[in-house]
Amino acid sequence: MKAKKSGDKISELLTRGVDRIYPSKEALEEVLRSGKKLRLYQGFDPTGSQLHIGHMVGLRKLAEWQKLGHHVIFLIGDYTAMIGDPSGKLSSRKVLTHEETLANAKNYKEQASKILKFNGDNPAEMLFNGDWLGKLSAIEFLQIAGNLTYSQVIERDMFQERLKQGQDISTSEFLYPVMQAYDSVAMNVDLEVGGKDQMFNMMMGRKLMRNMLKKEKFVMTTKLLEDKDGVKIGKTEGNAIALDDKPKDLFGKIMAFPDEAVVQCFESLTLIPMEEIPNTDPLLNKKRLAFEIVKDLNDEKKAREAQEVWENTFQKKEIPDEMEEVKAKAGELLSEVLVKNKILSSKSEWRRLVLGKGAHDLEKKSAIEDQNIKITENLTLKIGKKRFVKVFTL
RNA sequence: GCGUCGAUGGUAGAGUGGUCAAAUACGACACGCUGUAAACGUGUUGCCUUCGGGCUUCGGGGGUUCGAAUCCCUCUCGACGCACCA
Repeated sequence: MKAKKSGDKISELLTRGVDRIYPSKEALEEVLRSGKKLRLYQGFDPTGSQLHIGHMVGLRKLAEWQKLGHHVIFLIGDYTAMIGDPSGKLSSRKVLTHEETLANAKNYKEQASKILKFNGDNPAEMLFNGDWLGKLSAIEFLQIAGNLTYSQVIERDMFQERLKQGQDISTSEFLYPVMQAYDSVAMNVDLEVGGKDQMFNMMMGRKLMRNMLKKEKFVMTTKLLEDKDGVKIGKTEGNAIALDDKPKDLFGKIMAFPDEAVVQCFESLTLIPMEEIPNTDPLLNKKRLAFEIVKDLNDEKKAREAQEVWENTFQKKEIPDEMEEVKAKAGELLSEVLVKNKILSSKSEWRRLVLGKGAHDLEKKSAIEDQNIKITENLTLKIGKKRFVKVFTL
């Protein structure tokens, strides 16, 4: 599965960041070598309002297809997101209303456009699956579902897992793959791109297309960004890496990636040629990665600035120029001011930080010992290892 | 409809009248070490506090008790079994 010669765009398209291709890489390659232009898509369920680094993998791949002249559809799953893909193991996802999913998707195009072009020569097309799923009658839906069998759907790992554990599967979850599968039919695509974890749903689309349209849909799965334990990167609770994060935050968050993931990130998230992907000094490599990603999502200047801020703050331990600022009256309790300004969520959190020497007065260059310290003059604080706050007295 | 079991903190999962703000694990946060990250070690992990303690939590409501996550009633939701229907 190594790229043949550099410069062969088709080989790169078929291998870089790619997990598998169905029915086979060779079959797809043959079609592409014939010069045929394909109609393809990837679906994004707007369960949240921001696209994150995981979405970027797919966007990169779509952009690559686009560059080679294929017609790319950026599909918003405004309807499918209401049910939720039952990919989370146990609990069913919270059900969203259509208003919520549309609101979530509001800025998707803008965020995606950092990677995928919606204007110019061969613009990507944005579609909403509510446009067809919303028009289906119950009978029509069941007729569609009739093209797939119970055993085909229930075969899914996750369903099997749940059954084994005596967990339940709601009928809506059970039918989710049918909805997603129908997207392929409604758009009459030639190929679908998606994360490896979407393989099952995409294969359902393949089966449905074969049955309803007598057409073979190709499926391309992309590798996931995982650490060595198989935990998805950049998706920790409340800490997801959004594509529209501020450059220096983005830089910092990437620097917090596990070292082992860096090569994979280069492959899946950047345009650096495969043979140039560095694999020597982990720190330098990761900085390069962070730089590239920030650059591509913003611009080179911002990337350089972000890198500088990061180096100064975390390597040279300098006090950053820019930091959060709060105003307070002299005599106020510092803890109260921080909670009031939502720097901290509670005074207990402050107490813990002080007890654990996690709060520093940068003017005095010492940890704060007294949790009940009152504000008497301007203060510069370091809270934890990455939060800096300036307190001004009025 | 009947019956049985179940619902505990971010998650998983102990606890079955006081010693329970609730074991343990994971996660999260902080500190130390350090090249970012990790690994490793330590500490913290409901809220408030004059640091004595106080207050609110174990699906919802009500009750028994000096005292309830723990017992009783009821409601909601779920699993399983039976019945009904076919």
